[in-house]
Amino acid sequence: MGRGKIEIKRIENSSNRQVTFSKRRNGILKKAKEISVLCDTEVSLIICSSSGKMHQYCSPSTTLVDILDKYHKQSGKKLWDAKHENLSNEIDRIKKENDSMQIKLRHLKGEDITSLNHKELMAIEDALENGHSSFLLNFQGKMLEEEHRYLNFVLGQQELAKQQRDMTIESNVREIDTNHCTSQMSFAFRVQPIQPNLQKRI
Amino acid sequence: MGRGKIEIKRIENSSNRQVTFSKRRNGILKKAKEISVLCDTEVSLIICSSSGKMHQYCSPSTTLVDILDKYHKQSGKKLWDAKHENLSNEIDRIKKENDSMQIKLRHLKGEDITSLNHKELMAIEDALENGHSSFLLNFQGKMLEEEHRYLNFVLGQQELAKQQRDMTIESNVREIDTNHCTSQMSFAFRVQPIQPNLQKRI
DNA sequence: AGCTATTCATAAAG
DNA sequence: TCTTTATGAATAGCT
Repeated sequence: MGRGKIEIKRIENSSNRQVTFSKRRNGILKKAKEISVLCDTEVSLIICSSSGKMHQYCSPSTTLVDILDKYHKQSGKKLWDAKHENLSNEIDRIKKENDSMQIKLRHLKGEDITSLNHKELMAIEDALENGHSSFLLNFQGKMLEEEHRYLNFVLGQQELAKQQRDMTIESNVREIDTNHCTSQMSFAFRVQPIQPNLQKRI
Repeated sequence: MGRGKIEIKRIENSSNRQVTFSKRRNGILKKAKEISVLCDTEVSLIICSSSGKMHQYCSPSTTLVDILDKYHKQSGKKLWDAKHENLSNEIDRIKKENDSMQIKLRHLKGEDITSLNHKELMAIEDALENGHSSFLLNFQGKMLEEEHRYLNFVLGQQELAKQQRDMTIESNVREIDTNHCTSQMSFAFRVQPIQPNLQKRI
């Protein structure tokens, strides 16, 4: 069609190619619109020129995503699914993990155990008891730590008070600050002998 | 082009529409191939017929995914990213849920509790104790049920044995089967008075 | 599914 | 680039 027949192969003359591209691009876009209207079909057309510009037609009443989605379902081909599928798989995996944890939690609450066998029941009982012992142990440790910190603080206060008394008395001595620092730093060591006795308090 | 000009609007006659679709579809696919060859461009064309079939052309030397990817980058528009993003969000949501459950489970195991405050610690202690009581209660119920079933079975066996004895003795009586059935059906009721005593055994 | 009169698209030129 | 124009291609209506 035109002033002569042409062979369908790459047009080597770049400006001719550009002109033909422009004309044919308009032509095909028009055709795409026409078929979508005439035949009530969904059409998606994407054309990338070699210079990098992109031209797109998508029939009204739909979106490119919809068409791609349909295409995807119909053809069963993977499109962007490499990414997509990975995400879906991850979701499935996490959901399973989630469910199993939910079940464990319910079991530890003593719920939903009627369908379990003896071994499973014993496992839960053990878990509850271990959890409790462990909890108490850690709790104890925590309390000890806190008490330790508190005692350190109290001793520190006492030390400070004492030093301030000393300072008032020997206010002419220059190296007070140095003393003060050293004594503060050694609180942790001084308090340690008290620890073993604290265990009885929990 | 054709035996008369046509208006570009939906062809109401369905078979005409189908024929036109078929012809124009071939035409546009041919055009797509031609422009991609002549002008050395990447073209993607997807056509969905109203009957649901799909037809696609994608220039060689590339794939639909590539073109979509390019389109996506060029246009800056979200295509499948909407879905993609939804999936990602869901993953995030589930992961958070997951983490929080993991933490709860660890706490119930008595782990990682050092950073908790007093109130939180008490909550865990309560959960453990409630879980245990609840567990014992349900466990007890389950055991009772099983024992109940077992006793029913034993009584059933006894009843059966007794009846078979009766049957041997009064083998001339015709209505044995009827007796047998009624007595089997009443096992559940007969056994009930025993239940309250079972509670002491757990 | 083929045919053909007709309209359309477009290659080449201006 | 835009317009013109001659020509081949596409296709509407028919069979």
